[in-house]
Amino acid sequence: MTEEIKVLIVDDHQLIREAWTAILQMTNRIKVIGTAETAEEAYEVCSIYRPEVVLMDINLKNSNGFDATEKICNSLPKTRVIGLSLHDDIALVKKFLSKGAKGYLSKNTSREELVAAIDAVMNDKIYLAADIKEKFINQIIDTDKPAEKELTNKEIEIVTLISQGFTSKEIAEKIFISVRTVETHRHNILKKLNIPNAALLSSWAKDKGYI
Amino acid sequence: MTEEIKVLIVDDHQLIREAWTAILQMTNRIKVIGTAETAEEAYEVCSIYRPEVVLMDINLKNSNGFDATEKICNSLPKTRVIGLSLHDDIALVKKFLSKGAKGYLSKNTSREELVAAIDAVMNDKIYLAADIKEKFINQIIDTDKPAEKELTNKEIEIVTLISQGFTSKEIAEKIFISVRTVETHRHNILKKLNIPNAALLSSWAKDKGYI
DNA sequence: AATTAATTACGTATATTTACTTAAAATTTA
DNA sequence: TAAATTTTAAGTAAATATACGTAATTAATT
Repeated sequence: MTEEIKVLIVDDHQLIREAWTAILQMTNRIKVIGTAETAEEAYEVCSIYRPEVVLMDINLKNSNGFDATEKICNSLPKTRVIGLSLHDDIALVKKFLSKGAKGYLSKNTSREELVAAIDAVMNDKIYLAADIKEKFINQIIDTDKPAEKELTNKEIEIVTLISQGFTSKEIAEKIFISVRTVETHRHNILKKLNIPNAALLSSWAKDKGYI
Repeated sequence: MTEEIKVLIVDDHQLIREAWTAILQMTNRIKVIGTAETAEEAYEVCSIYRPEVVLMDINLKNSNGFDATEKICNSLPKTRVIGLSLHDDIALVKKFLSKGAKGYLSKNTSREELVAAIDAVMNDKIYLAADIKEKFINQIIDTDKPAEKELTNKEIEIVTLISQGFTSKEIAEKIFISVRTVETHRHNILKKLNIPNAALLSSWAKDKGYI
């Protein structure tokens, strides 16, 4: 008999951690060696127990799934991280994969697909959920629709602050740049995304998981 | 041996439906008789298979968990609906219970608590998750902090439209009232909630599940 | 070294939001 | 029916946001 695949589950909701564990344990080739609530905890558990696969929720409340993924993939290259998120935004997926993740699943995937993803990354393949793959392809095909313009780091920083209710003046003071510069960024952001105002921008940022 | 408790699971994510099912099946007193993706589907399944307990995610994308709960509780009073949500906002919980729900759980609850909740409602008790109970109590104790002022229906309607990026003028045209009235509502909303602007209001509304 | 992209910043003009007050009409509740 | 609440609306002012154009400096990339 082959060795069991050691999996770590990272999510900030207890019920979800238990649920993921339950459905993975149904496959007896897979062994859930533990769970973690935060990105930091995930990294610590990884460095001690060396799981082969990490199932990581991107939308962690008090910590950053991206940074943790990067850290794990860099220092423990044998660990395959699979992202799991409610947000199926392509830009987010790309960012996550660029951090070294080996797979990405939406919460529309089935149990079978979850197991298939684990098997795939164990064979050193990249696994993307069917619906996300489709989005990637659509983006390539739709040459009419210009690829959704991506925000720069500074722009993302400012979007976050706008969504938190700070005015341009407050943002300027906070990050030590001119009010006029903040206004320029603000204008460029709205233009890039074709969004009319800060209120909708705020909703957009929430949907995309930027905040 | 006693009869199995028949449970219906309602959530718009396949992986979550399978996961809930898996952890409930671990208790052999409980039988998951089916799952539903939308509120409408939930009602239909209820009227045919008459589950004793319905586990309903409040944040359904394309349908309204509140309306479905009301409909189920009114026409099938023997069915106990338990709400399950990432949002642990008291106002939402109250609203949900007022529709006839018998329980409310946050996603921080454990598997044991989930089973305990089902047992409780089967004995015609109301079950609230520990952390939500605590919030209720805190709200009563904190007489200094005035209870978070609740928005009226019109105000909620306008918050939703603001969050969707409509200007006061556009909202006025859309719902056939004066621009000045919309501005009044806008001002009252921000004052009630002590929120400085539409951008943060938008984030707030998302968090509270109003949109 | 040269090109491109990102960040910085200002000018000018208009539109919209936010603050605070007052108050009548409609609706709900006691 | 009386009282309270909600919805409606307007006046006045200041603050902020949005629209576009221009452009220098810095950082990244080829």
